[in-house]
Amino acid sequence: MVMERADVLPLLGEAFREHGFEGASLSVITKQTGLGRGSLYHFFPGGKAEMAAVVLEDIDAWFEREIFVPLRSEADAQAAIDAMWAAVSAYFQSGQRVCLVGAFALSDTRDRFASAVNAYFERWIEALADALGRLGHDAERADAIAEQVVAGIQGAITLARARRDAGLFERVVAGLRVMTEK
Amino acid sequence: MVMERADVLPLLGEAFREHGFEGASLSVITKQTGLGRGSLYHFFPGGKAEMAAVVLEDIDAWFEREIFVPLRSEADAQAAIDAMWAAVSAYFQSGQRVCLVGAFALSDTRDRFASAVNAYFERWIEALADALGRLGHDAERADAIAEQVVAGIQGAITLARARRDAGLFERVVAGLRVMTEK
DNA sequence: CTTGCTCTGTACCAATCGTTCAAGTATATT
DNA sequence: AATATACTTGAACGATTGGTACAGAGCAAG
Repeated sequence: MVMERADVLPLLGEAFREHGFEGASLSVITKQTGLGRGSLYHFFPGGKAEMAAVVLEDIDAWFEREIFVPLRSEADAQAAIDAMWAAVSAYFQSGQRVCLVGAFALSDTRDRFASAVNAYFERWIEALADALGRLGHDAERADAIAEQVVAGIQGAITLARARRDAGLFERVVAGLRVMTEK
Repeated sequence: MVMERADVLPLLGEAFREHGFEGASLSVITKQTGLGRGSLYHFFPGGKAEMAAVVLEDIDAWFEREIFVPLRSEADAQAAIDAMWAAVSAYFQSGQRVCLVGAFALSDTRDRFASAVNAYFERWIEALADALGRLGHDAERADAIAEQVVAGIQGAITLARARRDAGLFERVVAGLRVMTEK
């Protein structure tokens, strides 16, 4: 079986999610990906920093394609928002799976990937505000709700992990969801 | 000047906040505290793990004394809630300062300090729900709001740090605050 | 079979990791 | 002043870190 760079990204992502950038040592990464050091440095000559950067790009591209684009351009804004909620619950596995971007934001790893981290949240908020605007909210209110909601999702992940309580995630998300209904 | 163990805790806390548990190496800690390795191991024979545990206890005690107790027992529930919001903005410096407990929750450091991490959020939510109950909300609604609010605070910190935007923190917190007013 | 290329395991590097400790200086008690 | 205790220092330990070098495995094309 031929291993491509793209195949490793999800495994790399999980390693960084579980251990953070510092905590994900190369021996952890080799174990989690099943690839030796030689293969890893063949695919990512830039080392750990490149691995994390490419993983961030990959995550960003997924959200852009699956969530942000529909939020911005789907004719039925409410349908796009509903799809967002479904994708969020599935992607973060009811808060049992960490948001890598959010986790990076809280450590000093943020400084290494500042622009990627900022852009991810900036575009999420803007795309959601766009959809909320098409739903009938005035621009100012749409921005406020979007910030509130995206922040709430991150907080729900933090709390659900802290308390190991997937139900908590779903309850908080349900509360946020009513803010995005006309 | 005599250095006591209690004097080191705030400095230790900042080191862990900025770098995380893994990232806060002994050389970082010695630099940040001004104490040599010997002194650190004199105060904390258990090493880094004990340092972090004691810092968590210290933070927990501060929240218990300054926020949770008033929320539970202050006669004027609304005044206790108002005081919480003031304390939150000051303590987290409008989101420029990370919540150490939340940051630990997102990495695998959580497993090391699982009970402390869980207890901190559990008691925050319960104390806030108690105050909301005395404000007139029924128990179920009070629990829901408390979860929403505590999650929202954590999310506001994440987003404010990700986007380096203190205003974002204050806007999100203002939105949460209206949920805690009668 | 030969050539050329991508991929991989092993050994190795200097640097840093958390921890220990003997020796030292302060401070308190008598 | 003498003694005991509290604190500090900095060197050194073995283990592990991220990263490099490189020879060979696997495979396709000629």
